[in-house]
Amino acid sequence: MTPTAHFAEKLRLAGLRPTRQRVAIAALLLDGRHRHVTADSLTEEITTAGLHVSGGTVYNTLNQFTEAGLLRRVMVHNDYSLFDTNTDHHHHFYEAENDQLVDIPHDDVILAQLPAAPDGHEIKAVDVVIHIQSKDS
Amino acid sequence: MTPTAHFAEKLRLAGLRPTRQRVAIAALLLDGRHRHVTADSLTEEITTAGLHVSGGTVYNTLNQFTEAGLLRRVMVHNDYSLFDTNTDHHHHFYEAENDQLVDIPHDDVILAQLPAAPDGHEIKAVDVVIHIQSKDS
DNA sequence: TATCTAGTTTAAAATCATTCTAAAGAGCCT
DNA sequence: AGGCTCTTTAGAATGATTTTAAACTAGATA
Repeated sequence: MTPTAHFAEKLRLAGLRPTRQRVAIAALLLDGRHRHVTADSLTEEITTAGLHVSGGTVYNTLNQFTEAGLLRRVMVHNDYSLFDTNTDHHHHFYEAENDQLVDIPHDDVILAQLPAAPDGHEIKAVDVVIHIQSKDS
Repeated sequence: MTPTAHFAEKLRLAGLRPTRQRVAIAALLLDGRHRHVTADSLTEEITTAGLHVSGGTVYNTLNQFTEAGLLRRVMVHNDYSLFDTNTDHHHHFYEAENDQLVDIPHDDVILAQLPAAPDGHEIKAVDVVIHIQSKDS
């Protein structure tokens, strides 16, 4: 199977029509490498790859991939959106000073007790963000 | 001590000059009631109280209060900033569908194990956000 | 393979929360 | 009261994200 066919299939399984742009972005983001991207950094990658995708489509694709569970949105500030190519259950360190995000393996955090969800609701996800700072600041 | 003097003193202790606007906002937000506000909802409250504070000052004040530890910023989405008048250590339920935020008492979450902060760093805060959804959606 | 249609992409304009600006105003110290 | 610095103000500017309307394309059908 060609790489393109592989990602096209992945998109189909996620319920997304495999357009040229989506396949190109999937090839960049969904190859198994774990990293954090923004609309801006992704656009840069696309350009570096010698391709072009309009700004609107970059945003749309990021949102659609997230909705489809191919990406995960990380919430640590509200200056711009951050996406994680690692959709496994895991947590994050966040250093505000350098806007630095670092993954924490799932098993390194043990939640011994959680409250029950409010009536009529169920828990969808538990996000733990550990805010850190340099010791000398 | 008059209410105004009380809040003026509170601001002074926090290192903020007690201006008319800051005292007015402190009287609205720092009276001990625990709730979540936005720049918009606060502006509404100010108007309802028969006062007027410019938009820029509302934003500045919210940021300064947060910096001073009088408020806490809650990160659950990046549409606009949310502030919590409860600065005690506690966590949150968040229902995206209705943009609903609910406090979780500190003791209802037990973190039995946390990873060590990366070299040269120390932990400043641990935020737990439990994303929930209606059972029938 | 030619055709059709709904879903997509595009560049550009629009939106909207937030920040910045420069001038007017107000704490607060002497 | 005088003066100096910090604040507030209205309005402009910023910047990420969304929307728009027209051009395009994936995929189904004949």
